[in-house]
Amino acid sequence: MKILIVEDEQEMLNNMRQSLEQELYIVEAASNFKSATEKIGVYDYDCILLDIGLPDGDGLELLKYLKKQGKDDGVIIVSAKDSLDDRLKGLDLGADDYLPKPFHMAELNARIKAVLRRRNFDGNTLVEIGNVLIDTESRIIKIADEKIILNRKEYSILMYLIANKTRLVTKTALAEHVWGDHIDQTDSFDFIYSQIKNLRKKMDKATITVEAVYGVGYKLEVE
Amino acid sequence: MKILIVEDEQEMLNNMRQSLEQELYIVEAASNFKSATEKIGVYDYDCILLDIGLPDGDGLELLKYLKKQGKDDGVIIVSAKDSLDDRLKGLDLGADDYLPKPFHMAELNARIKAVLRRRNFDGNTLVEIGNVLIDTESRIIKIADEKIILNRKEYSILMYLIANKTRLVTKTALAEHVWGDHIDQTDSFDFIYSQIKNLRKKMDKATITVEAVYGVGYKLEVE
DNA sequence: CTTCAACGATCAATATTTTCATTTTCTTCG
DNA sequence: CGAAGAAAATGAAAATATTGATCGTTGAAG
Repeated sequence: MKILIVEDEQEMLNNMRQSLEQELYIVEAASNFKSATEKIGVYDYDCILLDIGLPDGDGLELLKYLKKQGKDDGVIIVSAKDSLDDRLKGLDLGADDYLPKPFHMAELNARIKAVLRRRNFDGNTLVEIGNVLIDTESRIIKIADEKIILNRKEYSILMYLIANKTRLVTKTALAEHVWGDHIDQTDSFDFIYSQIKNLRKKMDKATITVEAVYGVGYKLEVE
Repeated sequence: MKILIVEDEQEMLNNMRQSLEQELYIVEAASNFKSATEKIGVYDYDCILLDIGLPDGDGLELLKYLKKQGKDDGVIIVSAKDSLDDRLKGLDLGADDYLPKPFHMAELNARIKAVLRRRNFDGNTLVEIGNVLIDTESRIIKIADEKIILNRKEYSILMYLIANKTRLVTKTALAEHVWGDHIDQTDSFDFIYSQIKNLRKKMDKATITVEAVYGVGYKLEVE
């Protein structure tokens, strides 16, 4: 999960970054309008946290730009101004949520989760990718109409790869997300290889495949 | 929830134990200074009921020892002497409450509850996590607005996991905390598995799940 | 006092997850 | 291109976890 923080106050930025990295998001930051536009132009983010009051431009302009480009990154407006008017303007321009400062990090996390959930799974429990259909409620997976059963780890890996769709997932990120933060960095990644092998075997009829990226991690390939 | 009674009068001890076990606490006891120090050194308690007048040492010394060790168990001083001076001394040394003898068991229960609440859940009688709502007063659990009933062990396990939220709980710690000090290290953990299974079944509609960490223990997963 | 249901422990059969030894694949560099 | 070394894949074994069945206890209801 990749998040862009657009925020000019350094301290605020650091707080947010730290909190989000704790939650295992990949965090990038832009501290002004120009840098934000560049990043957005080049990368896709799952969620953009957008401060309205930037030194060199209006955050709302960025939002307009996003939509004009047809990007559909999630956007949460973070603003010191909490006038109803601003709020409405932001949501009108297609923001997903509006969070007035000051706020608790827990609140931010909750909003982000909500946005990610809405976007990744359209609010419903069915996820379809290639010929793979997943009911996230019952954890039932169908490949070409045939039901297959994944165990906990396999399911968790698959969902993480899907959440990051075409993006590259490092082995460290995968380990942290699926196994937790107690894993030893000096460990070998044998346990990942093993699970990936089983997952692949169960998914051999699928049009999506788990591809290794040598020296880095894995990546979902569609078709 | 685990409570240590430090008390030398056998009858008093039995009364307290019975009353507390009725309230579904895990109760352990020490009848002298030495035994109390040992227990405190080895285990963590949610609350310690400390009699001041011990045959082989001053209860207040125990309190000092606790603080020096950096332990933050809750402490309620139970004493026959009700001089203002003693009371102040005790609270000064970091006790959470002071209960003069004689007292009604109901009074003791109320004080314990207050201490536990203050320490574990910031004074809130309601604990909310994911779609799970717990009234620690009545031990009623609601999952997605549906009432469910947990028995003693299940409740105890859940609360311990929640108290440790995202942190990892080893099986030994869990056993020690929920079952008390009579567990044998050479034992299998079958009795834990059994309870975890039941707890999971009752919580299958919850957005929080109990995840096993291979070879170590369990961990609460939110969402 | 008896009966019955819930509780909690134990055991055995399965299933999952990790580990290990080995083989294969990939990248680099001469 | 071809060899060497690093990374990844594989198969099988070992370790651990899950589950369902069973059974003695306990406590509540009648």
